[in-house]
Amino acid sequence: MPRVNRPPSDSSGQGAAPTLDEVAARAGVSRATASRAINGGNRVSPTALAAVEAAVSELGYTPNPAARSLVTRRTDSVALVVPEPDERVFSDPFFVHTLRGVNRMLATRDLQLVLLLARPGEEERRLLRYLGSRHIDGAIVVSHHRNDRLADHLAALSLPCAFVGRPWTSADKVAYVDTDNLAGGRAATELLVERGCRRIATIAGPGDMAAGIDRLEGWRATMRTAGLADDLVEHGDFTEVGGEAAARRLLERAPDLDGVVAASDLMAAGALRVLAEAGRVVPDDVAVVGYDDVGVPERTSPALTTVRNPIGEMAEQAVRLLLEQIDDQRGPRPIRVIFPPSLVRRDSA
Amino acid sequence: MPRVNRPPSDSSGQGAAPTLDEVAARAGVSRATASRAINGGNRVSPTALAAVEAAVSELGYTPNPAARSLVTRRTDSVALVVPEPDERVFSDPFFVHTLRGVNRMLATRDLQLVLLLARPGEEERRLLRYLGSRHIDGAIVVSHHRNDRLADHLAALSLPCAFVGRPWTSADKVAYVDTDNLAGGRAATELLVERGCRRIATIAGPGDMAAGIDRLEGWRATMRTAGLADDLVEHGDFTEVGGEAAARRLLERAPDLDGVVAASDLMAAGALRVLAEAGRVVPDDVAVVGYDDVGVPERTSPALTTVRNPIGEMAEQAVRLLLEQIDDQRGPRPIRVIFPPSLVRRDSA
DNA sequence: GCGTCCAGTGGAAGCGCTTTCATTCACGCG
DNA sequence: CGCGTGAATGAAAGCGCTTCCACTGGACGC
Repeated sequence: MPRVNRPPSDSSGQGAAPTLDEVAARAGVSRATASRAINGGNRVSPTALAAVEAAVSELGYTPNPAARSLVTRRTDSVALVVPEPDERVFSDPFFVHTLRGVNRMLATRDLQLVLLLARPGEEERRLLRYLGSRHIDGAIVVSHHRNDRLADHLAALSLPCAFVGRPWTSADKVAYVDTDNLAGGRAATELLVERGCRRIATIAGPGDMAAGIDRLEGWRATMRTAGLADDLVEHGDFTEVGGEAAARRLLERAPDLDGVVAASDLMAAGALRVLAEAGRVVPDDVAVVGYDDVGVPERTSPALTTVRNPIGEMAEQAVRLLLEQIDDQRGPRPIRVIFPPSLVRRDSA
Repeated sequence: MPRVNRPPSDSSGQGAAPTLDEVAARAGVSRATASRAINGGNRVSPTALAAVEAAVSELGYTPNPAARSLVTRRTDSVALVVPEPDERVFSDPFFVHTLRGVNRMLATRDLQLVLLLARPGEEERRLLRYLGSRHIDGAIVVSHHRNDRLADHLAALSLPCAFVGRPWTSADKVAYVDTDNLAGGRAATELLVERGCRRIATIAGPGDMAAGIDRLEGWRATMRTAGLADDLVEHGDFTEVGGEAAARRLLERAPDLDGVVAASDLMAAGALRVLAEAGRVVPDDVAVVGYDDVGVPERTSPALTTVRNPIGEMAEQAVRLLLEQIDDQRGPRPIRVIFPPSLVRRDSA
């Protein structure tokens, strides 16, 4: 049982917050003028503007967001929807950097970020109810799986939204940013082929995420083109532990493998470790390529050659797409922005 | 350059959302009765209640949160403040589980979670401005460092809040939950002492976080009591990589060490790996104890003996403390709840 | 010199809701 | 039968803000 310790309440109420009326009175103008002065100062004389500004700072005035949003019909906050609140999401550098990018971008426009974690099921209903209720101006959705119908619902709601990563359904109805995972998978694999690898395996992502599937497809296409066997596939869950396990299975299946294309840096890091344990020298015995290039690759040994996703830019762009839809109130539009991945060569391949 | 693809807008505006007036009209009652029916149904006849409920579901009515909060002076959303938006925060299982616990707890009360990431500096001003502006009903703060004055500011704002982890300053003015890290550090160390270890090192947390310092102090106190040298201290940053580095330094400084107390499971996991590389057998050559017991310990090899923090309960309790303060509007009160840690024995010690 | 224009301003409406207050009505009791 | 009681209800008063609209007065064109 926890110890509880409860001193007497102080109850030093700060008094009521100042209202626009008080600001106007103090500045010697009408409430209308004060309002205009505060919102950009259009159609306000320099004198009045200065007076209002002075009053605002003297009173420590902050507009009441509820009152404002009641009339403007905007809430100045957007939701970040994460339909999958495992630790996995948070330990995934990809997600973390997306979150930070989104947050940074929103901050520049003084928008707030409402975090919506929801497992499928009952929570999803709650989520949809919330999204439908004018609580927020729009939504950014990340890390969605095959079986979630979020995109359908959002499209039906006609709520401005932007997906990070191509949605499974309604991809033609909602806006999204993505990278060309097919091209990325191809680039990684081609690097190994050109390097002379012949027995190239892949540690693919989960089969229910678009990114995983596309990268795998890129690998497969390249292997076929090069006339190589495309049987060496093991799936991981994008984590380091998953990568280790997959690498072990691969080594067992094909002791002669000389290349590994991993669908995430974390999985590649796991593979590096397993390869080292098995006494293989990277990249001489086995060349390894990761995916994402955020945080992880510099810290592995050897440093990981990887496919770079411009995560920051993607997050920024997603926010931009969202804001565009919010601003033109012609409603949601299925704009789409695909970023090209790029190969970053380090030491593992 | 990204490819951009912009089909023509569909512009299928859903029309205006229904208002309480329409619900009332349809149900054949006054707006006042409709409102009462929706908010708990007190003082409303069963007939009227049923009529309103029917109207609500036929119309798909959702109350406008802005209008509601304008009059109730509540926003039904609370902020989760993270003054340190490194990847570190997110990759730390402690933080992730706190987030999930808080989220779950808030969901039961239909409260929304506004995520506020803020690095010290300019962003902190923005943060404080936001917190001061009736945007949210209260705040939960996690992972605060020595030099951030958040607690002071929040206390001054007299905004209901609850810290997860004892704040550095104003600890007597704000509510917080914490675990007894001193006791935890002691318990971990005592276990090793009783086991017969004599050359016990510690991988401490960062020197600017209360949890890190207290756990170190617990280790130190126990070492002294046992008449053992307390010189074997290396600091890590709570991450696996940090733990590896610290473990290497320790092995170099004291090749004869036979016990390691780590201030986090992640760091302990790093240490396990380094020890294995160095050919030490855990727990026979070196016994290792971690800290937190969330997610990590079962996956290491050998399974990690650790000090368990009741993270879920702490998060719950933090929310409870917060809600208590929000509900009694006597204002913030410095309630404090300290959870006892407990030892979880597995295989590493 | 007169009409025109426009920047600057304030009055007032109203966003959608909760809540007070007065009113109504049915009921039970002395 | 009169009256107090209490449950159910609706009218109306805002909550704090933005914005439409009407108005003013000075600058300006003719």
